[in-house]
This record gives sequence, structure tokens and C-alpha cells, in this order.
Amino acid sequence: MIKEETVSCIQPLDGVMEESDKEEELDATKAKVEKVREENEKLKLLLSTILNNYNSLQMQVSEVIRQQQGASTELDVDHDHDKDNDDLGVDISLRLGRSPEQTVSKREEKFDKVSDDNEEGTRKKRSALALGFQIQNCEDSTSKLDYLCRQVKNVNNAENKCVSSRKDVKTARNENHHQDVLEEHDQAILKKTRVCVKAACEDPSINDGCQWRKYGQKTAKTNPLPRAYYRCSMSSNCPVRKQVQRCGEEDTSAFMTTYEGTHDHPLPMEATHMAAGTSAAASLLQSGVSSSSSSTSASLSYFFPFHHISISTTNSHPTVTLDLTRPNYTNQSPISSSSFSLNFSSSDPPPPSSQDHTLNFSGLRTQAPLSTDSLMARCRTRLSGHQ
DNA sequence: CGCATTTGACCAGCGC
DNA sequence: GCGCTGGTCAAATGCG
Repeated sequence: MIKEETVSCIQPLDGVMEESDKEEELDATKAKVEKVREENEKLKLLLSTILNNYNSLQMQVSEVIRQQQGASTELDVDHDHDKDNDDLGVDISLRLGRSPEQTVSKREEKFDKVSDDNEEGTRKKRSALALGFQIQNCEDSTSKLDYLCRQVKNVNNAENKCVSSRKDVKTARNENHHQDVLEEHDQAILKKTRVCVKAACEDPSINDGCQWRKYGQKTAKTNPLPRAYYRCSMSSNCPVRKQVQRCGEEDTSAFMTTYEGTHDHPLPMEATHMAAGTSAAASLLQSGVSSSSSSTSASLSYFFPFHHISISTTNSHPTVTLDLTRPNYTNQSPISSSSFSLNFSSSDPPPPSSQDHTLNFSGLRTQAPLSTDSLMARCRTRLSGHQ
């Protein structure tokens, strides 16, 4: 006791010293934290720039390769482009935030834009980003919607038969009845195309940059775990929906997020990564229904370098699944190493466990925190593989 | 109080 | 025609 009191008497003097030391230490730590934060910001910027440059380069390389490989396919287009049921050489292109009328008509313009470093151009591009996809006829971009409709009408008849929900019917009734039939078909196609993203993260909602409003939850028969239904709330009329469901009881850390539809509004930058991925996958699916898988695979390797890609669809629901739970960073070349398989099971029975298939895609952001270091490490891995 | 979420009811499609 | 199932609606409830 006495000893403790003595100590406590001595302590105040030391305490003053210690406190000032601590304050200094605290200040130093704060300064360090601030420094690290600034560094973090710089690294983020650097990473962003690197990724942009990388994507730009990747597109250019892919385009060159595609031009070399696609000569025969384009010849087919010249012969067959006005036959409804024949395969067409289709160009898969991302439509980022443009309405069909606004779509850039020339492919060259699109690639020029991608490599355009002009600040103004970049700003314009950013302001008009949205999740969407488009399939372009190489020869005639103005007839792309017509082609899109014919394509699905002829190849996947079931898809045209139904409007998938009551809401769709209501919407169709409420909206202007003088709408072009073509547009309705186009909308139906876009709505029916689904892109699943399987991601391993604690939070069921993938942080895809969009705002979602939950409108329902249901326990499906095939999976006892509840499935949540969301619709995009960034725009009052945005038709995009998504479903989120845990993959299974034994693997509750993985979520399957299914996107359906095309945003009718610009997306924030954070959403564009997801938009690009899902759009590309959807484009692939759409084109894969009728076009040759070789050109499709070449086009897809465009968007999913370094990743194993496997896609398939079923007769009832054309669905692409991006599996983020199995990342693959070990590939060495973006084009040659992206293994690709396309399996359409219109006649085959679906797999017992799931009707969907997997497509690895690591570019998406989940809410699982990623440190700048790990991001940079991933980036370096990719870039070193690219060299 | 306004907005988001929850949850039971309802509806349409599909298979038998 | 009937039942099952997935998807959506909308009133009730919760929350900031």
C-alpha cells in the first residue's frame, strides 16, 4: 500500500513528462496517418490511371487481333447479313450510358474515345455512363436494334413470348401506347437477359455503385435461404432489377447477385466497372445465341483478360454468371490465356445443382475491404502479366 | 415525418 | 384444370 502511494506521488511529475511525450507521439502518429492517407489517395489515383491506360491498351490490342482474325467472319456478314436465321458477324460493344439513338455509329469513334486523353472528352464520357449493352452489326449499325429483335425472335422464341412480370405488363400499359414495337422488343430482350455475379463477401449487397431499393424477399424452393429482390432507385423509371441470394448453406459467405435490365440513367464511376463487366457478359450471351463463338470469345477476352471464362445459358432464362469467388490472376497473357468455353444447353438438361454457370471476373468491387496495397499488388500482377 | 424494409397476398407461367 | 413456384405489390412496420 505504502509503496503504491509513494509511486502515485512520484507519478504526477513523470505523468507530465509522459503526457507531453504522448502528445508528441500522438501528433507524430497523426501526421503519419495523414501522410499515409495522402499516399493512399495518390496510389488510388495512380491505380486509376494505370487501369485506364491498361484498359485502353487492352482494347487496342484486342482490336488489332480481332481485325487479324475476323476477316473470314466479316466476309460471312457480307453474304448473309439480310437473312434472318443465318449467323451474323456481330460486333459486341459496350453501351455505357447512351440511349440507342445516341450510340456511336462508328466503331472507330468508340476506340478513339477510349484512347482520348482529352479532359473534356473524359468528362463527357463519365457523365454518360450506364449499364447497358449493345450488339452491333459490323456493316450497319443503324439496324442493330432490328437485328437484335430478329435475332432473339428467331433463335430464342420463348424469350419473346413473355413479358416477365406483371409489372412489365402494367408498365407497358401505362406507358405510351404508340411506342415502337421495335423498342418494346428491345426492352424485353434487355430485361430478359440476366447476369449473375457470384461474390464471396460478408455483405450480401455487392457495392456496385448503384442505389437499390428492396421490394421483396422470397424463399425459393430450390434454396432454403431467402432471396432478396431489389430495383434500381437511382431513377424513378429505371427498369433494372437485381436479386441477391446466398449460394448455399455450406457456403454462406458467397452471394449470387443477379442483374436484369438496362439502366436508363447515367451511372456513377464506381458503377461502371460492374456495368462494363455485366454488359460484356450480357453482350456475350446475346451474341453467343446466334453468332460464332470464336468471334465472341475474342471479343470477350477484351473485357476479361487473365480470367477463366465459362458461360452458358438455358432455354428459359439466358443467364451469365460471373464467379468472383475463384479469382485467377496467374495467367500470363490477356488474350491468349483467357480460356473460354461457351456452352448452350437449349437441348441439354441443366446441371442438377444450378442452371447457371460461371464466369470468373475479378474487376468487380465488393464491400469486402480491399487495401490500396492489395489493389496495387493485384494491379502489378496484372500488368506484369501483360508485359 | 419521410423513406426504406419487411412480409403476406396476389398473380402469371409452367408442368403434370 | 390444378397446384407449385417465382416474382411483384402494397400495407405495415422500423428507423433516422
